[in-house]
Amino acid sequence: MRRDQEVGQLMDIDLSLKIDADHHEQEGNKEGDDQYTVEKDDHQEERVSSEDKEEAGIPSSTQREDDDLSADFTLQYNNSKTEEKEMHRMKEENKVLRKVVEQTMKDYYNLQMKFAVIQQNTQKKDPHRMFFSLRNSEKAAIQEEPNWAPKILDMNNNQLSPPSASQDFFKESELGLSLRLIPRNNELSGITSHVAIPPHNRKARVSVRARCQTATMNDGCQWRKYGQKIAKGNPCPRAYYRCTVAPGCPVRKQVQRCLEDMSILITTYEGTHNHPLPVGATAMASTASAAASFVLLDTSNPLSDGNISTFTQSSLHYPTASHMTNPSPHHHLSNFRNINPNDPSKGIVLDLTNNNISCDQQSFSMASSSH
DNA sequence: CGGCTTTGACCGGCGC
DNA sequence: GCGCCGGTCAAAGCCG
Repeated sequence: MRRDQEVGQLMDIDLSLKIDADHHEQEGNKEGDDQYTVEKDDHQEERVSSEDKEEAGIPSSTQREDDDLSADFTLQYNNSKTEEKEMHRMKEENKVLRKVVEQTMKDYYNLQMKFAVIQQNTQKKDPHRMFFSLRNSEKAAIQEEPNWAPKILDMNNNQLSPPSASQDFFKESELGLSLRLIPRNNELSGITSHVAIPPHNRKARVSVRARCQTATMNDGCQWRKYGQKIAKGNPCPRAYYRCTVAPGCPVRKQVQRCLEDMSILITTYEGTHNHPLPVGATAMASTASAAASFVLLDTSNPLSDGNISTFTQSSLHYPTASHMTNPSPHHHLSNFRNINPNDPSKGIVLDLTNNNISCDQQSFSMASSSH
């Protein structure tokens, strides 16, 4: 029992050290190993002392006492063996836990890095766009980190190479939910999301691309079709829907097949619901809101309203709701105004297949919408 | 009969 | 000013 407590303490120490700093890990291991060795030495010492007794010719009281003593020593020896095994098992468990924590830390740092890269790249390309950005404190931390510059360059070359996490970053996360870069040509296997966060008095807009055989995605809301047009540049007709869940709800959506891939359905949502979302839509919305919750609006941007709730409620509700009931796991979100939704070469890919969220390096881009 | 889809007409923004 | 284009309206038809 006491030994179990000691082991528990060791594991706690190891984990906390791992979180605080990597270079403490070896010390923690060393400490654990030392403890392990000491205990083994104690057992050996015990055995040696009993053998010494026999070699020293200490007279045994009776044969039965010898048998009892022998059995006692055997029991103690077996107990120590069991404890050694238990110790070993816990050490292995500790290693696994350390790996999980390490992976989490790597993912966190990579996310920070990626969004810093995204912000820098997109601001250079189009100064009129707003982009997701890290909080000011996080940006400051990134700017203070000298290794950020080369990371950004590597990102531009599609070669993410932070000091220690780059390769693991591309692997599937053991935690199930991870962000990883995927090649552009795989983009259609995921969700591309461009979320428009309009300034005041403008409607939020977001579009979703999804592999879908049906005419429209089932996104948990009720829609009424009020028009259809053939837009220039795409022979596929564009359908216009209005939300009918509640009277007077201003939300509308446009549905159109992607020109490059007819199996992809592009759904663009606009406006904010004036009613609670249906159960299915709400549950799914929370999933994607969580996926995007690590980004915040840059309040220093004059085009931003600085209100995170605008982002989560008016923008992500709709694409996420669609994930709930759509049989296809592949969705794309793209900004409708500033980015051609038919262009699959742009945008973040959130791949919800296999419980992973993946994104390509093109970023969540938030553009001011003219509506 | 109510709700929904279809479809041609209409309107406003934008570029030339 | 004119034409193009995207978006919306509304009448007609369909369907359960």
